[in-house]
Amino acid sequence: MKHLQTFRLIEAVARAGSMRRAAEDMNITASALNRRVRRFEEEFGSELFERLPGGVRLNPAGELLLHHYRATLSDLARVQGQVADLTGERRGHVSLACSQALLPYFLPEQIAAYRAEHPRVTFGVNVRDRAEAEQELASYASDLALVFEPIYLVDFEVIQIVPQTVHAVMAANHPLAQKPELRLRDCLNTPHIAPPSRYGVRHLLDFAARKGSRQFSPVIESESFEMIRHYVLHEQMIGFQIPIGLRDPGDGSLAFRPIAARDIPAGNLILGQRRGRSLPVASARFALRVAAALKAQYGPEIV
Amino acid sequence: MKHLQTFRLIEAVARAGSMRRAAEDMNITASALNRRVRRFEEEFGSELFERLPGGVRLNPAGELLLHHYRATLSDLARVQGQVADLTGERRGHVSLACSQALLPYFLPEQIAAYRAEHPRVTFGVNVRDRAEAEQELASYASDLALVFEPIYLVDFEVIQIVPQTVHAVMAANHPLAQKPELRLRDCLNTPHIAPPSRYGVRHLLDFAARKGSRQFSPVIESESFEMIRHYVLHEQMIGFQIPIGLRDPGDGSLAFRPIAARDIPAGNLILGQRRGRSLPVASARFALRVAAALKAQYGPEIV
DNA sequence: CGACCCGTTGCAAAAAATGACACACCCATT
DNA sequence: AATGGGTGTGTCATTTTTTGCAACGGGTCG
Repeated sequence: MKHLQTFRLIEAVARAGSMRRAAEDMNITASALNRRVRRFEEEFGSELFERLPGGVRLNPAGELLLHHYRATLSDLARVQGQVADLTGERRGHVSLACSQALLPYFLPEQIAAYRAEHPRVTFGVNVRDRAEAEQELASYASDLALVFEPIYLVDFEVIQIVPQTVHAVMAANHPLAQKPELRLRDCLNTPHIAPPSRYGVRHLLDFAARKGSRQFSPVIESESFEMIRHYVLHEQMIGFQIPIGLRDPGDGSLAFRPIAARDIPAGNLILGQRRGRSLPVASARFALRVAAALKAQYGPEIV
Repeated sequence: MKHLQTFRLIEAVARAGSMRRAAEDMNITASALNRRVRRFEEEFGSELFERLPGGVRLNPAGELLLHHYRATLSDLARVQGQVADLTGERRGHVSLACSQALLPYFLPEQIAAYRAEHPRVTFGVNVRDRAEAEQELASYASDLALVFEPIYLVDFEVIQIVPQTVHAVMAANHPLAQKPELRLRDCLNTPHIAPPSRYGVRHLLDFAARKGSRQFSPVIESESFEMIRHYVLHEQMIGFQIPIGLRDPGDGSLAFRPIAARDIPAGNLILGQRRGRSLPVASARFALRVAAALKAQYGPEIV
């Protein structure tokens, strides 16, 4: 949308921290960029940047304006979605931030099913930890977030919430695979591999261990759940994951067992959006679908 | 704001129903206007108007876009207000739609008091009946509405609500002025003057009369509460008004008496805004002040 | 001090928007 | 059937706006 060009430039300047660099990014000269910014500031009635030796930085007024721009952009996208809807085109774009556990099975299935119905809808999937995901929503960088055990929950509007019991993941021949359910002490007494503490699963493990005056000390710490899942096949070790990220590979190599709820309470997997925002049509419908799928597969009550 | 010029033009076309007329209104030629509209439609990806012989009319896409424009405009005004706030200027504009009863005493006092603190804030006061007031909010024509007995209440967010008992207004020498409280039948059996049925007071009177199998039939019907208040001094007749619009003139000429609550239940005077909208700073603060004043003067609980 | 990067400004060239006019169309009078 | 007034929309010269280039002044760092 051409009429927002000035805003795009302002955002670029804010991001680059320098007019000349931003000018290069946007493929115009620094003088043209500078004049546009100055002219807008004059019209707007207030400067948007602090001019420092060495560059510029947004001032509070600039922050507010940029926020307005993002909100406008998001609303415009919603309108365009609605218009596409009534011309029957059904195009659109869905962007979401999610935890890693959703990547192997759940999201691919959901997205594929949705795209089978609406082939012209495109997707952007960003993997984020729990804190980042909420940041994404706040800045309108993502329409939806699907995260395990989010932290802040301000400006975060819950669409669907399902419980997820932490499971231990191990090779099928691991001794603990004999038991139908593991106790926390089983896990702590055997070598384990886990993600860093900014992830929800680890957070629950740490918390539970502290409660039992024990300490959770993984031999290997990795951000990648895929790495964890594969590593337990190479060394007698247990990893951790939530059910939505687990499925039997079919070759009998992997086993996973729930950890007793009295040791580690079930965590929450939450689908949410920015509070008070009205989503583009495509995102809203996708959210409905995902919410229904979550409820059907993992909902607290059996239907 | 220059970047919204195209939207302004589109709105003008929608209002005028014709490109040529809109062009004249906006002081440009029809060809220039037409090209801007067409270019925007192309960029937007959809036509905004139905082209009819004899003019144009907004299509659904156009309606949606115009709504986006108004929302954007309102959000921008809010941002400018906040910016003015942090530069300490404290400027702004408050627009409100209200019932007539607020005009003689309540609003002038409130506005004057607010302006004493913030002289650079300007006001727009639009007198509207209950249906129109909500329409004003929906179209962003007013920030606030202060109406007696609003009707629809969809997209209407209540900020403060206070009860108002219908009062009879009459000359001090009217026989009924002897009684401390009037019954509905007293009113129906004496000549009366009242506003048309789209006003809240009349609505309550009609409703109460029907419930008692009587009919409310005013000798004079007038939209102007001021007219009603003055007329009862010239002929032995009773008028109706709510307390917030009544104050003893001091010369002992006028009397007002409540009508028994068992005959006519108290109606609601409601201060509200458009649902989900974040108001400009000045409007939000004024709303707070008005809400507090309403509660203090007419709140259900005595403090 | 000189090299470098910063935002900003004057001026001419390029690009975009505009106004005036013409055209095709529809509809109600004539 | 012709006509006149209304509509939206193209064309093209003209005006306005925006841009790129080069230069300037000021700050930091080696």
